[in-house]
Amino acid sequence: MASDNISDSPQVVRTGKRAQQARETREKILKAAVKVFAEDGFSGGRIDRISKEADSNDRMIYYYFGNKEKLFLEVLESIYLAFNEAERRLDLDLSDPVEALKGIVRFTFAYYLAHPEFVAILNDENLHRGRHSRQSNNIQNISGDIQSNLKPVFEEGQKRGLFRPDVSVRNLYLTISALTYFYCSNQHTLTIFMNQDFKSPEFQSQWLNHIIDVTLNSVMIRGES
Amino acid sequence: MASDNISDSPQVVRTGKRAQQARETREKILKAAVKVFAEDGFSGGRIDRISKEADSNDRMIYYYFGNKEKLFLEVLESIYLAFNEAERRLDLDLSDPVEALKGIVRFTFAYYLAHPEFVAILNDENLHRGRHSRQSNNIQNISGDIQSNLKPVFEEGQKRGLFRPDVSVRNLYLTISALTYFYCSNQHTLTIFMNQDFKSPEFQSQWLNHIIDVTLNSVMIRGES
Amino acid sequence: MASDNISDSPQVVRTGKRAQQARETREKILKAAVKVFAEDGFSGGRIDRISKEADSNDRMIYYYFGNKEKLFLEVLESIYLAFNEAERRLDLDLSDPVEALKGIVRFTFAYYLAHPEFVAILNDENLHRGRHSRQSNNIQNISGDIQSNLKPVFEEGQKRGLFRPDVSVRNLYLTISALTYFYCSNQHTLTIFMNQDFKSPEFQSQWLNHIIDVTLNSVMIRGES
Amino acid sequence: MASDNISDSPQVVRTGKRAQQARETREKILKAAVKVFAEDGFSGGRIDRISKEADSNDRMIYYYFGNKEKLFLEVLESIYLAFNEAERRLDLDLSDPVEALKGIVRFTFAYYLAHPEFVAILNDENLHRGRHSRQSNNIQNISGDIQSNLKPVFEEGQKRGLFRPDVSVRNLYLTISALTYFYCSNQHTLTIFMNQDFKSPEFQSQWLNHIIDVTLNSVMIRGES
DNA sequence: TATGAATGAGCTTTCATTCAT
DNA sequence: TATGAATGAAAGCTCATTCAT
Repeated sequence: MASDNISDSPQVVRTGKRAQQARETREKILKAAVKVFAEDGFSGGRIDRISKEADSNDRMIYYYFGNKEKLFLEVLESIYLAFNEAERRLDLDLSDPVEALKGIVRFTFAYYLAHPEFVAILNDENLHRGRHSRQSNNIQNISGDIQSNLKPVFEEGQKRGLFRPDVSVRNLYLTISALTYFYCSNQHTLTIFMNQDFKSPEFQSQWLNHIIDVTLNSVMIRGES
Repeated sequence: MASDNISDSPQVVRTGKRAQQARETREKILKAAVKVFAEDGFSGGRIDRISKEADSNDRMIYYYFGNKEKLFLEVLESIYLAFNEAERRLDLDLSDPVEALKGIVRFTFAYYLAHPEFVAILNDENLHRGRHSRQSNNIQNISGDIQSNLKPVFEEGQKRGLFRPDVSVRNLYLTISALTYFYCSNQHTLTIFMNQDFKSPEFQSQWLNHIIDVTLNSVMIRGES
Repeated sequence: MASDNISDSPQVVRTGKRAQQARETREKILKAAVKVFAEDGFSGGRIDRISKEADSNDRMIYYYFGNKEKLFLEVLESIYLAFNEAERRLDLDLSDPVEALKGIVRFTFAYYLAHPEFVAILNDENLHRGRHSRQSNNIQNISGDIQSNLKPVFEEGQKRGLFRPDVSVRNLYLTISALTYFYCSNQHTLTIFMNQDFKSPEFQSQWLNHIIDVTLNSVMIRGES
Repeated sequence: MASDNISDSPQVVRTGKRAQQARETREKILKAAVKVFAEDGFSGGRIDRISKEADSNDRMIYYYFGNKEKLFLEVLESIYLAFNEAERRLDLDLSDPVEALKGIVRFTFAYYLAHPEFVAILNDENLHRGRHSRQSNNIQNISGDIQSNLKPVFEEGQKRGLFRPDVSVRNLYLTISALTYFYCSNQHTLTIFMNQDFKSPEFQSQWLNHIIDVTLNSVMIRGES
């Protein structure tokens, strides 16, 4: 009992409160950084805009993250992690590989549409030739199993004689990624050059139908579908 | 004669020479700007790095281009133009639509591979939500006929009953773009996350085969190919 | 007995322990501050380097010393005090004034060599025109009797007709100080400019011999030595 | 004639004017830097105080000197150079070595008194363990012949049997330096601790007499003076 | 007593840009 | 046409210091 009191002692509680607040501050900064870096890239993203957006001050960014580069690294980690978690939440029915595959395409496209910051930051990271990702061991671990959703589905489909045995999971993965990602990443220039509103739900949905069709046609055994 | 000489006077000659030199200086700066903006983006690209790279000096950039923004605009124009010109040089045999379509895929992929600066700058422009492209009338004109190669080929194939009538040129265009562009634009993060060297000729060529397959499967009428 | 125990109660004991710990923390900080200020000067010395060097944290410095300025003041006091104490430990034989004088030269030189932090901090204090020393009454008291060792020795030598009556203790004191201090305080630039290693024991010992010679020659009555 | 005009052409003249102004700006900054670094040291010296003192702006310091460190290096070089030049202007009469030696002591003391910035900056450089001087080849060249004034005088005196053959020029040089430099470099703490105004002309002059006496006694052959 | 969290002012440095010739 | 010199604004970052528990 007494020991209970001690474990609930003001000191511990106090520490808890402060630590909680601190975690929140850190989180607010990280969130603001995601937003700002997504909008302006690493070079264009301003420390003081981030701190203002986070209702904090410049100094805290250095307190929690060291410098701009390290902050960007954590931003990268956090968006990869969020993507992974979303993927993990995808519940696929392996008993219907075709439908499951469609589900993956739908999910991927929806995720990119809903997370322009993911696309923007990934683009910026590629502009810098993956410089930050290469630095971080965390990042390489985070995305270790990039094909973990697709692989069982595709292999199950192959086993059942639905999907072509001569297509690799890797190429299928890249195909789906390309068809979904490109639409989002290049929407602004495409909107201008094709005079077509890539943000309109109608256009998005017809594109989704198209890429599901493309994807299936690329793996289905002829005469099966 | 003497008066002829005068009309060919040093001044005029000099002007001619100078104009030539001027054009060269301008060209050198533009080329350097393409390089620097491709490497560091608009925000990260430094005026003085460009002028050094061009063996010129900062002041000349302002003399010829006004400011950084306008310089970037010209850079955009120049890379779009170069792409268009390359496309125009493509000589397609309409009498064999399937082969012609393959040729377009090959060309597009090869162009992106050979012109990382095109991909990088387009990415950066998308990061900035097409801000610069939207400003320039030139740019919109340049890329007015973005599907000019593909359209006749595809329509010829449809006419001949080779290609599906329910696929739009637009979607086909986007499909090819996505499959070729994504490989290049995201190669750095993909290289890290998939532990696969996207620069290796072998991997590139197997990907090319794959996307030709995907493209054809997406348009060919079943049982025809 | 029991009450005795109470007066020796945990609280008191704890206080005693804590007070002891507190004194130790304070001492560790002071020691670290001496080191850091000696290496980087007042302006260059960083609070957080001091706290890290002391295995403590910034806040403690403010708790114990108020601010950077006051900490520096205590540092000054502590090094003056240490010098004074070392001087006081010098046991001179007044019956042999010449030997005693030599002893003072030896001691002074040895002290500066062994205490580069003393020299460095004194230099820094002079850079700031004695700003801190002037503020502190303590400091002026500490070094009230700066010539307390030298005076009796020199006066004894004068009384015995060994030392010139026309030389002042003050000038003799400054002479010894100059000859010993300068060697240490300027050793780094001298090492560079004279291409001579001022840290080498041989060079130090020949210099000691030289300055003993110079000192004696400056006070001995001609024909006496 | 025509060619004369060309060499006097506006272009050259114009360039000349601007270049002249530029040199002046640079010089003003350097002078201001000497002052500020002398007063506050390297760490304490503020870039913006220097630029204000120079009636210029921060940016120009970076334009002309690169960064604070390099500016300090040039400051060091400039004060060493000034000292060397002053030394070179000293016209010594070798036919009277004793008087010449006195002249050197007088000059050295007078120089340090007149140039507190030299003493202060040298002190600061020693605080940083000669870090900057070691970096610069220029500096090592500048002060290559640090004993060039003293050497001929002393050797002439030795040749004539006036000066002791067992004293090295090097030690004599250090002796004079120590006796003159210390007075200046440590005047602020000494003024406080000895309760003696080291700035007063009387005290300075009695010290000069004393150190001339000390110096001569350290080299004169007994019975000669 | 001790310590993480927070802060504002100010530091060095860089940037795009303009001036003057 | 070309170029060194100059500039103000703002960038990233560090500093000594204080708050809150």
